[in-house]
Amino acid sequence: MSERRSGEGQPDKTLALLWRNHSQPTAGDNPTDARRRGAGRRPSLTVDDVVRAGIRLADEQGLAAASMGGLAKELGVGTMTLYTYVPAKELLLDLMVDQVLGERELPGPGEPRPDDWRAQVEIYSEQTRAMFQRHLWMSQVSAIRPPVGPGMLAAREYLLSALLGAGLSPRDTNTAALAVTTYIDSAASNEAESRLVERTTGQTNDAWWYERNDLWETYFDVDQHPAMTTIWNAKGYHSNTREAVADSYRYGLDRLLDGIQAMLDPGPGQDVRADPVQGVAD
Amino acid sequence: MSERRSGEGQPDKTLALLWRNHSQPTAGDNPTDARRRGAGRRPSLTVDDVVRAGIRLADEQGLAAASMGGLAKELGVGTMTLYTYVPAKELLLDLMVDQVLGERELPGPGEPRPDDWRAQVEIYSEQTRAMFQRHLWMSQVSAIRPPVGPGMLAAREYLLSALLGAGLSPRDTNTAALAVTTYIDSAASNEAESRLVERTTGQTNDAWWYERNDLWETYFDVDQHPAMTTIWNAKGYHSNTREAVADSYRYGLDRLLDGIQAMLDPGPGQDVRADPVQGVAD
DNA sequence: TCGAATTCCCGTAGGGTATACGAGAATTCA
DNA sequence: TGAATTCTCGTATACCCTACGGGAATTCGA
Repeated sequence: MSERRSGEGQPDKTLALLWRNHSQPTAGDNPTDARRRGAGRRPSLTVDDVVRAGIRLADEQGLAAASMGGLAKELGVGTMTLYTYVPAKELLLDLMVDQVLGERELPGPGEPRPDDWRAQVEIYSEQTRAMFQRHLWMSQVSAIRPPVGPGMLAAREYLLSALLGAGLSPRDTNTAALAVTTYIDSAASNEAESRLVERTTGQTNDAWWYERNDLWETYFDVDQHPAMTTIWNAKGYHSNTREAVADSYRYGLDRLLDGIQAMLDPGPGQDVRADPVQGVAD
Repeated sequence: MSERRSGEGQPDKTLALLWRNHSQPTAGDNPTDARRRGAGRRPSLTVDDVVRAGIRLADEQGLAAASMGGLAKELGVGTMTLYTYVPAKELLLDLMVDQVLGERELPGPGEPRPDDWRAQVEIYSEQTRAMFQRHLWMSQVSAIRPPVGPGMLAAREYLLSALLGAGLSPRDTNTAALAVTTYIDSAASNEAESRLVERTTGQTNDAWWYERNDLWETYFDVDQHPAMTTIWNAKGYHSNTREAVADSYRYGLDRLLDGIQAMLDPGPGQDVRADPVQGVAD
C-alpha cells in the first residue's frame, strides 16, 4: 500500500555514499573507497563513474534515458551490475543531484565575496539558474527531502551566510533563506522545465500558444475576463514567452529583496506601514 | 526519439474537452455533449464521470493509482473503454487539473471582493494553498503548459484584476502576476508535496531528519558551515519542519507584496534606492 | 421489419520500467 | 591449492500506456 521508496530505510548507507569524497579522518576505513585491499574480484567501475554517466546521459537524452538499463548499456556492463555500486535507482538520483548542486561556484567561508548582501544573493540566483540550464532534467526531480550531501549543504550555507551578514536575526535568516530559495529554485526550475518541454516536444512555447488560437475565437468570453482583455488591448503581454518568464523572474526577485531590505533599514522617518493581512489563515 | 506526449497534436479536440461544459451558443452542435441523438450504442459513462473518478482515486490513493487500468476497474469497465471518452491519459490529466484549478472560490468580475489589493492576493494565496492540500497529487503535475481551460483562465483573470486594480500598468501587471503566481503556486505545491511524501512513506519530515543524525556527528564540518552553526547555536532553527515551511511562506509572500507596494507608493521623502545588481545575466 | 450505419466496448499484444534471486567468474589469502 | 570474498549479470515478475481490430448495441432508412 504505502509504496516506500527503495533507497529509504538505510540512511547510513545513503550518507556514506553522498559524502564518499569527503572522508573524515576519524572514520578510519571508508568502505566506499574505489580501491581496497583484500580478497574478491576487482570492481570495473567506481561510484563516480556511474554518477557521471548518469548525469551525462540525462543531460543529453533526458532523465528517462538515465534508466538502469540504459545506463548499464552506456557503461558496457549488465544492468544488475550497477546494483553493486548503488543500492537503488532512487539513491543514484540523489547522488546525481548532489553532484550537480555542488557544481555551483559559490564562495565558501573565508573566500572573497561582494560586500553587498544583495549582490551575494544575486550570485546564488545566477549560479542556480545556470545550473538548471546546464541540467534541464533537474527540473523534473523533486526538491522535497533533497540529498543531504556536501553540495546541498554548501549552497544552503552560502545563502544563510549572505542573509546573516545582511543583519537579519538568526531566526529570520532561516525563515528568509527558505523563502528566497523557494522563489529562486522554483523559478529557475520552471524556466528549465519550460525549455525542456520545448526540446522534447520539438515545439516552441510560442508555437504551442499559436496552436491554441481557437481558444480566443471560439471559447474565450470577454465579459468574464475583463482584466485579461484590458491587458491585451494595451499590448501588455509579451510577444515572446521566454522574455516574459525572464522579466517576471527579475521583477519578483527584485521585489522580494526590496521587501527584505525594508525590514533591515530603520527607514528615515518612514510611516509605520499597516499590518499585512494575517487573518485568512485556516 | 522525441517522445511526444500523446495528447498533443490535437489542440482542437483538447480545447473542446476542456470547455465541454461551457458550450458557446454559436458553436451549434457540441459533439461532446453527454446525450446525443442519432444512431449508435449508448455510452455508459460521461467524460465528467471519468474525470471525477480520476480525481477521487488520485486524492485517496495517489496519482499512480489513477492509471488507466485502475481507473477502469474503479468504474467497472474495460481499460480500453476509457479511450472512447478521452483520447489519451495525458489529456485526462489535463481535464483533472483544470477541474481542480477551477474549484478555487475566487470572486469573478462584478462579484464583491475586498477593496485592498493585498487582501485580494491573500484570497488567491489561501484558496490555492487549500486546493493543493485537498489534492496533494497536484504537486506532482507539471505547471508548464497547463491546461488552457476555464478553471485555469478564471484564476489567472482574478490575479490580474487584483494587480491591475492596485494601480500597476498593464505591462507591469502581467509581469508581477507571473512573479506572484510563481511564488504562491510553487510554495503551495512544495507544501503539499511535503505532506504527500509524509503520507506515502509513512514517515514524518522530522523523523526523516532524525534518521540522519549521523550527518552532524560524522560528516558535518563546522569550519565549512559557520552560518549554519551560528544559527544552530542561537536556536534559530524551527523545531518543527511544517512550522518552518509555513513561517517562510508567510514571510516571503509578505516581503514580495511589500516590494510591489513600494513600487506603487510615491514614498514620503524616501531615499532613492540604489539600483539592484543587474549585470550578472548571461 | 430488416439490413446498414454508427457508436461504444474491450481482449490481446508489444514495448517500456525497477529490482529480487541466484549461479558463475575473478581475485586474494591461508 | 582450496576457501573465502566480491563483483558480474541472465532471468523472471509485476507494473505502465495504447494500437489494433472484432464484437455488441442502438437507431435510421426503406
